[in-house]
Amino acid sequence: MAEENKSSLDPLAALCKRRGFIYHSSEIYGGMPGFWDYGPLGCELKQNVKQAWWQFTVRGRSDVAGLDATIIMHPKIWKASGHLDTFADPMTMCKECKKLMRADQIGDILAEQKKKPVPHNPEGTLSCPYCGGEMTEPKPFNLMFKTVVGPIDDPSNVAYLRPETAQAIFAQFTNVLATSRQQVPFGIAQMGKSFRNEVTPRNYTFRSREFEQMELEFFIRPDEAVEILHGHVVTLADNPDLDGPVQDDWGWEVWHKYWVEQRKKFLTAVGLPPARFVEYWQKPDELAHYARACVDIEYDFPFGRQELEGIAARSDFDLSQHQKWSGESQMVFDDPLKQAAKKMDDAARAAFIEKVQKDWVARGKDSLEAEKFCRNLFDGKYVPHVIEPSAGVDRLMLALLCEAYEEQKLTDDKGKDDVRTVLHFNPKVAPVKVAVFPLVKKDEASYKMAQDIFGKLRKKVNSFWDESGQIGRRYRRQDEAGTPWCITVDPESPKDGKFTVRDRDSMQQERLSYEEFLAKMYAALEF
RNA sequence: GCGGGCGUAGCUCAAUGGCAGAGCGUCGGCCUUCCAAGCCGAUGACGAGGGUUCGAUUCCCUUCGCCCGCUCCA
Repeated sequence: MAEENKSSLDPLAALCKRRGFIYHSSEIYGGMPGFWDYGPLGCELKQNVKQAWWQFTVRGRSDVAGLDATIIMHPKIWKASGHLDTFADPMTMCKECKKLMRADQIGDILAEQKKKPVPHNPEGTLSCPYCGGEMTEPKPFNLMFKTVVGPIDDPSNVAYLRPETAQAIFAQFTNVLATSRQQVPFGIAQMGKSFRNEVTPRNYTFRSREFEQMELEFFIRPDEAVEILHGHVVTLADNPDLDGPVQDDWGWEVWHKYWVEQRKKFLTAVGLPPARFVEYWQKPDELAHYARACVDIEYDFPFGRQELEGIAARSDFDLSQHQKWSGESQMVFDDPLKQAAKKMDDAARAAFIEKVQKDWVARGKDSLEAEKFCRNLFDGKYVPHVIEPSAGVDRLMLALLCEAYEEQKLTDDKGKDDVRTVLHFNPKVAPVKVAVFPLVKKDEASYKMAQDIFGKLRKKVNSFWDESGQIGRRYRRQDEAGTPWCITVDPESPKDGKFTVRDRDSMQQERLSYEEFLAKMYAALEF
């Protein structure tokens, strides 16, 4: 019974604290629920995860540019994005069974239960869909943190801490477009802190109130523009090659799937085996109204299968919203598109418009808007659509920690049982890459050689020096930190120029020269 | 907010109505030392407040915090 109330994360959480990965925020004052600090090893891990993402998403590609925007932005951004309205959920609680729920979802819950429409009490309050009890007055619960900008604490000065990094990308879209020498299709990536006043933070760092995101907004042409340019639009039915270079005639569906595959490649590269995560394609009725498709990549955490990142096809919703609220055009000019449209005669244009209108009306959109949209396309102008891969740094870190954690039962030469706690991080994200030990402190030549090696290595990668305690103990310390390699320099080393390299996972040892070790290490660290 | 579990050292855990103990860790030192168990020393805790009592870490009350569930979706 007591076991069931324990978190399955407890052993990992204890290690994280003991070794300096994760601490509770403000611990000496009793902590703050939903806020976590990363200690010496944790911040290295975090840096590595972010660096890996940045390399994979931005620097390793020629079609993505970076951005680092502020956390506090003009409050209208959140009006335009919908966060101010949709993030303010009216919460209500049943006075009988104490269930907490969103007032606006009671109807849905009843519908799911196939019950009659929302029964109202005589006083006009709602009844609990579970037990029929009286509900408390719905209270607005805004998930955004409010603050005041400037010296006067006045409602007109209210601003919000961003609940996602994505909106800054949309808000700076035209600036990046003008200065990055990129053309659609291209992406803008950003990493940074976001804040959500979660009702109940839970599951260690999984749902935090302050967390860090890695988001990419990849802007693409609307399918109609691709059609004009290429006379066709490649869809998933065409079996496009998603591993090769990107193609100009891909439609949004293909781009979306392409990014799903890219994200999976990234997760695999930083050490999550594909077998350990699942792709969940949201069903049409689960999609947000602006989304055309959304895939969640979920990981089997010890506390259940949970979302690690999401890849959404958001159409032109965000940029259009900002265009509407700011009054600034968010359209791009696409010269190849204009040139292609020039070749269409009036009949072809009329037929094209008619086709688009039919399609739009079928999707519940306005026919006149469709025509306006087409006329703009003929001028080479449109609001780009967007594919949004959005990942949580802290969630990925937690998944990597869960995945890496192992308590190995070993039996030594003398037949004694021993438990080895080891973090099997992929070397690319391991906080410490290599530890250097002098086997014997008193042997001057080898001690000096160990110091020289350490001095050289620390200029290249995060390295650790340890000369205290017995050698086996030093190895085990590094196992708990997840250090992939330990170098032990012994009295023989100055003579043959080689040292012992001990592998974390296999515990195998081999004698290598400095150059041989460097080659081995770099091979493992490269993306 | 409600229900359940739980608060003893950095971590894991003891004991007790009468000076709070161990292992690991950390720090210093010794040992010619390749897989945590060689030696010496140091470090350090009863979440907070109140009550009962000669005396409370232990019993009672209050409070604070953590964990699990109800909501959240990076």
